Amino acid sequence: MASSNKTPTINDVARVAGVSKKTVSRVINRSALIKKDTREKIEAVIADLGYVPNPQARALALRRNFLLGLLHDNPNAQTVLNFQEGVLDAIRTTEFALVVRPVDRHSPKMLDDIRHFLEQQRLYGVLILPPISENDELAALCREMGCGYVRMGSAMLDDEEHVVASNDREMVESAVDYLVESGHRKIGLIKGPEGFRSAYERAEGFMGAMLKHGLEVAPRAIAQGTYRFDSGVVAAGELLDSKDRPTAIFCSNDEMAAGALHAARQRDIHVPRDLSIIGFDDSPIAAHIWPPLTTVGWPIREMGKAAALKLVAPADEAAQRARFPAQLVKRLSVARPAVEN
Amino acid sequence: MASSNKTPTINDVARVAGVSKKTVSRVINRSALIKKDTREKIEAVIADLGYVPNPQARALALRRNFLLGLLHDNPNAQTVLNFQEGVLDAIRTTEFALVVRPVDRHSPKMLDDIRHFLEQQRLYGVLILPPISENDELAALCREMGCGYVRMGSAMLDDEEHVVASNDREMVESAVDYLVESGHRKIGLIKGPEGFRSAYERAEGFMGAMLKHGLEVAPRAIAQGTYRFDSGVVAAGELLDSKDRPTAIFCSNDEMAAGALHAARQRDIHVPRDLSIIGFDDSPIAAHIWPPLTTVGWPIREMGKAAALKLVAPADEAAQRARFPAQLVKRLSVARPAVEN
DNA sequence: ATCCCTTTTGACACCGGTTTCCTTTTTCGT
DNA sequence: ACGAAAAAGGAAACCGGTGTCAAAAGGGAT
Repeated sequence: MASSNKTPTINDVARVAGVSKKTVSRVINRSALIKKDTREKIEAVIADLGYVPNPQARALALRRNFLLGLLHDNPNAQTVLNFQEGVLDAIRTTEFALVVRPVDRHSPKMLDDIRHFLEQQRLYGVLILPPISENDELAALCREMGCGYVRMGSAMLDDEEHVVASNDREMVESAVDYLVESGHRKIGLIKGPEGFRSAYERAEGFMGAMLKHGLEVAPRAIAQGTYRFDSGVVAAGELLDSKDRPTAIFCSNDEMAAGALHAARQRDIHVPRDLSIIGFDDSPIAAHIWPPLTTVGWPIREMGKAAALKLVAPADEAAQRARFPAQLVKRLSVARPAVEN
Repeated sequence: MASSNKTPTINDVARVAGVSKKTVSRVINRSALIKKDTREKIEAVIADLGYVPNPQARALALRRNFLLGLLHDNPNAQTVLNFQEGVLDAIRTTEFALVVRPVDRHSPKMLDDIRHFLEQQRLYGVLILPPISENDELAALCREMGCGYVRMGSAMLDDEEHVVASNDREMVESAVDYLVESGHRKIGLIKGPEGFRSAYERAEGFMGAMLKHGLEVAPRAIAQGTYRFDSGVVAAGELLDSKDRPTAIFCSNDEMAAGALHAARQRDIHVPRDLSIIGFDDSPIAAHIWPPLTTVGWPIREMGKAAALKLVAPADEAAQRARFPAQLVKRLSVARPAVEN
């Protein structure tokens, strides 16, 4: 017959049910203006035919689509993937889908590329992961193009409806508190790269905490890193080779902390006996190196879910949250320092 | 005016250019049947108005869309992300977009979920990552639904047009060759989980290579793992605590190799002096632990690109490739064993 | 200049939904 | 039982593209 081996359309449903397509449309969209009998009859036909509305046709008629975009340029694969999982938690039972788009932060054409992408795909909204989430021009572009957006970040970069943020600064403070409680006084810092908001927040948090405890931070107790493993090796090397070396190092992410561990090992400095290390991110590597790293973890999956809900169901209670406290994850890379100081 | 602040449509272009929309459509689709003058005039108008075709409308009219799906349930985030990058390499300049869909391999409803996803989104094709790429029912589902698909795997699971595969078996052989060349005779194996094709291939490759070299594999030289870090710790523990312990261990992935390193450290067995370890995957952790792991890496990004091209540009030369040789990455976790054996 | 063939262009229906607006049916008060 | 208001359902247009097919324009050959 006409509708035998093709996927059924709304017309097929209408014909079989003996109603107009508009009535079927009402059923699909849960319109209240429909008699219970009619609704049930049509629902039966829908189930029978295995009808699923065509999202492209819906998108065209509604002048909006059901695609969320994920923009990222992330050094940390696990973060991206966890976030994706969170987004899917939010949209799995809806008709939305998630489109991913890795971007090149270093390309001068980045904004043009993204503009073209948004124009072409006409996304319902985009989710932006750090570090490019910190780019205000990008947010402005989204607004200009009428594209919804939510930025993930380590600070409140924007209005609550456009942000899911951790509280990096406070969390670094509590990490430093923990080191101080453990008896450390000479604490070094490996900073993240210039221009990264998270790096800034973490460094500020560190300085603030040290000040709070009345501890001095010598310039030679601060080293610059790039968030990459190798930079951690180098930066920790500087710290460890300086005279009056620190008994603990706070690293602005786990990769660099792993690098610091590496540098310590090269120098036969035992962690945690002779040196305590704290990382940030609670990435998988933190648990898989020896000693397992004490670090600060954020609820990325939850943040992904909330971010998606902010776009697709802003009224939902879970969509109201903009702040997501991180947590200190205590493992084995911190110990009380030798008594000599 | 009519078209002032809304995004322009094909009608706007047609009106401004003074031609019919069909003619504009021809220009967009690079039809040859069009006079050069007309084409240039229309292209100018398109550029002037900043017109971009609406992909939803195109999808509706063409009865196909421009969405590729990525199905995965992957323990290894970096693999997924690298593959995504590869896919984007292939589609970045096209109108295609990539939709991701993490799935739950352990759910009994997995196939139904995927069916619903495919029905709902009507994807042009899907890319399937291991381990679920090994599920033949899933491939059958794709065929049944007329959805293109390409499976990534560690063996030729399907026809060339539906697969991008590494040659795990051969690569494990060459890893074993390398250990034997380095003087090892007692080599242990940590297997991946039952039911994973890659685990099977790697184990087979191992046994084949040992046979080739005339080396015996005692049952107690084989331990079962799950591809997870913890299982590596346990499995390596068994191997190392057995009498007549191996001087080298081949681990079926890097996570377990990191676990094995862990187990060695707990027992004060020095790697690589007293024990050599080889992993598989060349995941980031391999380079970030100490000692850096000798491992087998596969060109995942290239595979992602080829997989995408198989769907969107099957005639492209790069889309013809189905086999992607992996490579032994020599780092520091393998050494000549102490002479005693 | 005419005719025929090829190239270029346009009119109109259609893809599968939604919206607007109008008609029919039902419900209910009196 | 009657009329009015409310509820339910339908016809036709529309969203922004593409396919079909016929018409118009161009180009030689006669």
